[in-house]
Amino acid sequence: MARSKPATLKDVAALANVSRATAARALNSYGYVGDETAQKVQAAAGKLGYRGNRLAQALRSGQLPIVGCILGDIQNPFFARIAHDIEVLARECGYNLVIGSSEEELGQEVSLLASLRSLSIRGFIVAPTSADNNAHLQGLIAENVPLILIDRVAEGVDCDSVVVDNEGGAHKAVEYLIAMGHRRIGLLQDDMRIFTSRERMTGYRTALGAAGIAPDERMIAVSQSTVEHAVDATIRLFSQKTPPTALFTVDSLMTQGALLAFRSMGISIPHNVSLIGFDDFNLATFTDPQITVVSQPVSEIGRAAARLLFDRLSGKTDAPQKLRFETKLIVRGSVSRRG
Amino acid sequence: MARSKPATLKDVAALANVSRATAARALNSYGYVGDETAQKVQAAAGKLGYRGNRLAQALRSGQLPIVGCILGDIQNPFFARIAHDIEVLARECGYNLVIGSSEEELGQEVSLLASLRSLSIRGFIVAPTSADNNAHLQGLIAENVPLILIDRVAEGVDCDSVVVDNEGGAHKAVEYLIAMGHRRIGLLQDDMRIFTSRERMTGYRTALGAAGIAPDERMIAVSQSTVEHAVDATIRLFSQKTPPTALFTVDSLMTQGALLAFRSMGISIPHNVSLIGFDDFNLATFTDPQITVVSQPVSEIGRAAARLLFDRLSGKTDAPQKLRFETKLIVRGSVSRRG
DNA sequence: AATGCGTGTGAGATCGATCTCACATGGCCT
DNA sequence: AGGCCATGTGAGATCGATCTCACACGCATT
Repeated sequence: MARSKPATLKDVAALANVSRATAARALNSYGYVGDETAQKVQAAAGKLGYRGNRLAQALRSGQLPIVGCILGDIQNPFFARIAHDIEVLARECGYNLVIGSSEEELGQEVSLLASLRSLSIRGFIVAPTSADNNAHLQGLIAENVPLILIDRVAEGVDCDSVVVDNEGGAHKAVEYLIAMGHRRIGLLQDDMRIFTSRERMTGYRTALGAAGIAPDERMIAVSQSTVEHAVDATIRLFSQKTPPTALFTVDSLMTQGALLAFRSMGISIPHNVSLIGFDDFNLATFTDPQITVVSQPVSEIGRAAARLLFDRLSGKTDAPQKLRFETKLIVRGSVSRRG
Repeated sequence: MARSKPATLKDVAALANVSRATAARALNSYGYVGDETAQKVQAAAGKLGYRGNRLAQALRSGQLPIVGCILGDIQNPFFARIAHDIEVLARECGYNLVIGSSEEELGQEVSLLASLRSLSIRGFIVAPTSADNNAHLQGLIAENVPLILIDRVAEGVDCDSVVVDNEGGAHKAVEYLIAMGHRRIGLLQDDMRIFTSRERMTGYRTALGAAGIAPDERMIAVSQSTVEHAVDATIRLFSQKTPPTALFTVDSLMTQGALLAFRSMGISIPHNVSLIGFDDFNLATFTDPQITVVSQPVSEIGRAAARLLFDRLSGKTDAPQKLRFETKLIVRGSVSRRG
């Protein structure tokens, strides 16, 4: 029973005894079509299970109803949530979603983008790996391809973006640690190419500065954003003669790494060390004590980005919107008063 | 400087003073082309930044180098991991990945599949929502579109699949609980339409049967696979006059829900209740005590599925392969001896 | 001289849907 | 009767890449 090839408009037209043009008119309801003819065409289409070839339509119109989404890593629950929300909205708008992981490699991001562009994809949502190096993104803007940046912005790329108040969040966290009597506050951070990493670092520095605490490079560890790397970095940080008394981690994977490292080193929270992580995560309330975090409105980000994108796709041409959501310090039990 | 339209083959041909046919030959290196001509064409293509329109190529060849992936929910870390692994392999093979969430709704799955099919997508990896209702999948097979089922198989759909030993895993878990002296063993399970849910339920039943324990419907709670629903279901289950002394949960989101429910009810693990979850998850080793789980080789599943798919895409036509990975009981501290 | 082959190139068809244009009707008005 | 509009339909062009076919040239063979 299997039709080896899906039915084409030509098949429908033939079955209905009309021309392709008429069939198209009947199916897409535009122009003049006789009632009776329209009926015939509809019937024929139904009988053949005609679906239309989106590829051909896309070639003709120059636009494929697919949006591209390039994120750091779908395994990070933060990005997974965002991807999910984007997909839901895309589906509602009749679009599909192509997802690519940059793995935080600029080269990967560039080639992925090139590959998706050659598909005539209509719009992109990107979490750029690099804050500086972004000719490829500027290229999109120059050719008027809708682009929304999320989680991070990129210098010289003038387009819609959705980020959170990283600096403020980090500032609040460190400020809180200082208020609790900590002076040697460690920072476990991500690669400095990454926008969020920079901003969170800035918040850390300004909070220290405001309290008159001199920055100390020995308090800062850099690691890739994976649990494993974070474990190593934490161990290094806390193997010093005078280790930090508190630690601020810049994302949830790193927070997990820190937790594992502390356990393996026999360091107990909050007695031996205090901990605040950026980005709330499922695990944070399951540990004992629960982890104090800076939370960001994850459920808003993807939806906001998708909405911005679909506004652009439907022709909006306002000045780029730069959304920035607030972050919130959620105090739980991982910070203790000191001295 | 922005070229508003990307360069086409015609542009390249014009600049190189040759016909489109010759330009195509030079760029794709087939047929006869003069050395000098080839050079000219390459140069022209370089100067124009010619990329080729994958849409047009796809229309011509009938095949778009994109694979479609329909999963339950990317937010579930299990699926996120799989999606990630598939994307990596796809990229290596020059494919992109379209992701859709079925949200465990058959209707959603069907319409998503239809929408992707009209893109002439070359192959699909699907975690089918329903074990029975799968005319849409049979349709793919009938039209020879490569399809790989993961995590779940579907009746009457004869194609490659990658699943784990759900029944065996569940059996081992429940057997262990019985060996530890438990007789009233609760089951927190997913919708019965779902293949894994059925198999895990079967393992639960056979283990009880082998120990001569009569099945008791009051020990079984059904919930959707979200943390919130699982909380409610657990509370219901443990609000009975004679609640279970142990609980087996069929996936990691439900295990999390159970943990939250127990906490809110003041039920302590493993003293008041023992717990085993199916699917290992990041949280499991962070709780106190750590959670005993049945683990599945998550990192294998996506890769295996992708490999099977690309084998099919490169023309392999063997009999369908049905891969089934082993599951393993990882004993931690959430089960106590009873009686 | 006639045939053949190896090499190189271009014209045009094709994939499927859509859109413009031209061409039919028929009815209505002046 | 002549003209005009509203309605309905089809032929053909278009999107961009690729592939088949035909053709042309030069050199070698009979």
